[in-house]
Amino acid sequence: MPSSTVENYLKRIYLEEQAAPGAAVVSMKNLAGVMGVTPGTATSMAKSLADSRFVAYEPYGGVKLTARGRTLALRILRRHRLIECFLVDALGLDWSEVHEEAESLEHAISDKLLDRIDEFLGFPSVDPHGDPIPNAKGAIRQAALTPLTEAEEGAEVRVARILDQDEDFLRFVDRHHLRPGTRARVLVNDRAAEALTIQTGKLPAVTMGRTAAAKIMVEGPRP
Amino acid sequence: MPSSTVENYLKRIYLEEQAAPGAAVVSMKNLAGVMGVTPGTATSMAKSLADSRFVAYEPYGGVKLTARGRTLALRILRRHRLIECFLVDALGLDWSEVHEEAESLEHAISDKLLDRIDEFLGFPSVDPHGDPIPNAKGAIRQAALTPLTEAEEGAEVRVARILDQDEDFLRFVDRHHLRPGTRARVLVNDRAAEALTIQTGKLPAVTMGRTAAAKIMVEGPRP
DNA sequence: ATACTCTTTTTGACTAATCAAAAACCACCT
DNA sequence: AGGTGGTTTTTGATTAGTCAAAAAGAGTAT
Ligand SMILES: [Mn+2]
Ligand SMILES: [Mn+2]
Ligand SMILES: [Mn+2]
Ligand SMILES: [Mn+2]
Repeated sequence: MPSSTVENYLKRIYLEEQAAPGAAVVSMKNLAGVMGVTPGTATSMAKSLADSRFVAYEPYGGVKLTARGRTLALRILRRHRLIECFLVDALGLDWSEVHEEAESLEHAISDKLLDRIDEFLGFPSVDPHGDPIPNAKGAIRQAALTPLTEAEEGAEVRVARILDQDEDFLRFVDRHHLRPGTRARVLVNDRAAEALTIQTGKLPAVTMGRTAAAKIMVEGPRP
Repeated sequence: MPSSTVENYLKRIYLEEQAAPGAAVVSMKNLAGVMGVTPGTATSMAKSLADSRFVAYEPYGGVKLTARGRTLALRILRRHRLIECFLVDALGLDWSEVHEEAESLEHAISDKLLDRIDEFLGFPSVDPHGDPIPNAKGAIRQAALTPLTEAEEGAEVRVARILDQDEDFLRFVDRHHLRPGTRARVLVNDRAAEALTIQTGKLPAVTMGRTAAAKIMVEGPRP
C-alpha cells in the first residue's frame, strides 16, 4: 500500500501534467516547487517512484506517469473530489474550506466508505469547484471549457469551474455569485487593459484582472 | 502536532489504564502487546512520549499518562467514537465495520469538521458500541454498568455496552439482537458451568460462555 | 568553444518508527 | 545468597522522507 506521501506526489504529478499539456514530462524543479520540497528530495522521490513503476524517470529528463501511476493518481483525485462534495452537500461546510480537509481525508478513507459516499451523493460528476470526478474505473470526462479571458464582450456564459483552490480567491468568487452553475454576462473584456467586467443577474457588475479571470472557466453561449 | 503513531500509543495507554484500574502503570510488555510491536520499540516510544511530557516513565517501572497525555488521548477517543456514530447514523455502515475505519479517520479529521459532525448528530453521549464519548473539554461520563456475568437469574437487564470491537463478536451480538439499548431477561446464569442463557423479546433464547458474557455490559433492574 | 547560469544529482546528515538479538535487570524460590 | 525465568533495556540495523550544501551536467550566449 503506497504511503500518503507517495499518493500526494502522484496526484501532484498528474495535475502538473494536465496543467501543461504541451510538456511531456514534469521537471524536478517544477515537482519540488509544487510539493514544497528541495530539488534533491524531488530527485530521490522520482527514483523511488520509478522503482515502484509509478513513473518513468530519465536522469536530467524529468518524470512522467506510467499507466499504473496514473491509475493511482486518479484514485486519489476521485477520493479528494468526492470528499469535497460530501463535506459541502452533506455537512454544509463552505466550499472555500473543504480543500484542506480533503487533502488529508483522501488518504484515510477506505474504498468501501468512498463508494458509500458516492452513492449517498447520487454519483456526482463534478466537485464543488467544478473539477471533474473520475469514476470508479478511473475514467475522467473533461467538458470542453474556455477561460473567461477568452469570452467575447456581450456574451452570456455559464461558470463551470474554478481553477484555484485558494480560500481567498474562492471567497471572492462567492461574494460575486460566480460559482459553478451561475449564468453571467461579460460586459467588458479589454485585452489591452487586461481587465474584464462581468455581471450576474441584477447584481452590480464586478471588474477583475486578467489573471483572476483566467482561473474562471466557462461554457460559452450555445453554438 | 503529534504524529498518528503517538496518538495511537496514547489512546492505547489510556484504554489499558482504564481496563486495569488497579495497576498504576502500563508495563512495556503490555504496551508492546496491545500495540503489536516488540518490547524494545515500546521502551523507546515510552522514552519519547516522556520527553514530550505525555507520560511519566520510570525505567523498569512502566508508563502512566500525565494530564497532558490524558487530554490528548481523550481527544482521539472522542474523534474515534464520534466518527463511529457518524458512519453508522449518517451513512448506514454496519456497526461491526466502523471501528477499523474510525481507526484511521480519527487522525485525519480537523477539529472544525469534528464539531460539525457532533452537531449534526445531536451531541451523542455514546457510540454505536455503547462506549461513552468524551465531550469537547475531555470530560467523560461513565455510567455505572455491570458485566452480564454478574446478573441474577431471572433479572431483566438493558444491554448498555459491548466491550469488544471484534467484527465476529459484534455480528454474533447483532444476530441475537443484543445491541446497546435492548432489554433482555437472564434465564440461566450457571457460574459452575460458566454458561449464561439470555432472551430478548419473543426471540429464541441464546446461551453463551462466561468470557463472551463478560464483554456485554448491562444496566441492572431498576433498584 | 568557452564561459556562465540554471537545473539536477550526489553526498552526508538527521528524525521517526521499527526489528532482532544481546545484555542487563528484577523478583522470586529455594 | 545463588540461581532461574521473565521483563526490560540496549545496541546495531533498516526504511521513508527530508534538508543543506557541494558537485556535476545542460543549455545558452557570446
Ligand atoms: Mn493529500
Ligand atoms: Mn476541488
Ligand atoms: Mn488510530
Ligand atoms: Mn466504539
